[in-house]
Amino acid sequence: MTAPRSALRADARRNREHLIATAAEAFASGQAISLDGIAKRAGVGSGTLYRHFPTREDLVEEVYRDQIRPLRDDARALLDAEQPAEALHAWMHRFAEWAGERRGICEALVAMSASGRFGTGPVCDEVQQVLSMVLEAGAEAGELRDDIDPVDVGSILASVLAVAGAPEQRAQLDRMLTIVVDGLRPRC
Amino acid sequence: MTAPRSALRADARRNREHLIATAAEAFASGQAISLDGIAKRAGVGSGTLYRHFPTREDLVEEVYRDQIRPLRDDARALLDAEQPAEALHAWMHRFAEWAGERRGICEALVAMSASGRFGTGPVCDEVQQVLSMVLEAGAEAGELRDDIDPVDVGSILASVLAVAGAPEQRAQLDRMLTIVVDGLRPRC
DNA sequence: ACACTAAACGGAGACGTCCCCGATTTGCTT
DNA sequence: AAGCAAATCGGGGACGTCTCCGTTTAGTGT
Repeated sequence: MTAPRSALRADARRNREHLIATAAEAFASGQAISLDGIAKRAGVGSGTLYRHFPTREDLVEEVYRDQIRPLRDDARALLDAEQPAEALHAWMHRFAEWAGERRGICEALVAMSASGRFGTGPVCDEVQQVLSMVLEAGAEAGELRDDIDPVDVGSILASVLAVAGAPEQRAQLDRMLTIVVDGLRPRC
Repeated sequence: MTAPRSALRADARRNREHLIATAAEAFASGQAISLDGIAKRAGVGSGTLYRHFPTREDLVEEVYRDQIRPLRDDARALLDAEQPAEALHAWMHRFAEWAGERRGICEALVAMSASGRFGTGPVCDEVQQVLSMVLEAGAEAGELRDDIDPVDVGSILASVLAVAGAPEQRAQLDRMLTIVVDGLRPRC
């Protein structure tokens, strides 16, 4: 009955998932690791890796696809507990912390922004949706402008993190995020 | 009498300057060019290049050391002609244009910010000084906050340019810079 | 069960970046 | 003019990215 089979052959799917798992482990270890190294660890050729994930960002996004889910719940909780602008600020900090523990994610977001692909890919997309939600709440409350593109905010967030994402730059990052959030408020 | 020797041997100085000139030419051509390629073009070994400029940023900063001077005059002119906040916004656009024509400068500024060296090196330093001047004028006029660290603003500027510095992203960059400048105004 | 085809694999290799080292050259100093 | 320390030369090598193409394999029809 020609089942509704997946577009991927079984071995391809297996390799793909094994690559993601291996990459997740490698990234989590904190060590810098080459893509070829990940392929080797996963026991596949580098050609296989690049066929599944043409760019480094594609792989990174897949690795963190599941891990980012909780951040959306965080956003909802923050919106319930605080004023929207403050919730946005707090969520950005959460995201900074989340990203700080995950090698490569900021660089990937920056690369996607720079090539106009922000919002493509699981992580980007989630971030964009969260920002949309919070910005909208802020606009309704009159605390944030209503003419802001979430993509712009996401791009700024990613770029600022790329520059000051290290734990020892927390204070600087805090000041920079304050500037950004204040810039989203309506002019008086 | 152990003469007041220059720190550099004459041939070393010559090579250094020749490398800068060659790099300036190569960068100006718009082509992507490898550091090894620059060394080859300059007719020196790559070892010589790396001895003079341990990192790519060191070379980039030297190449643009003279070219950035006019931007300071621009800042003064803008301050004379407009309100400080508007002058800041306009100057950032000038800088974006300036940087857009010069390969590698944004990446270098980002790298220096990320490693806490913003303000080191000729270009960084000039940017920081200009920002100081404009921020101070804005604070006096009451148009900008008086508690802003120029390094933070420079870092944001560099990071935003790294993400949206391409000519075809002008519109997005414009929106992002507006957010940043607005974030520097006092809360009402 | 078997053969066939398209999909997927794998790893060698081209290319670029950057570092390093030992032999050689340069140009001060006397 | 000779000695000597500083600096150069230039290529080899380690590492990373990414592509190409001959070979293998899964899944289909018979």
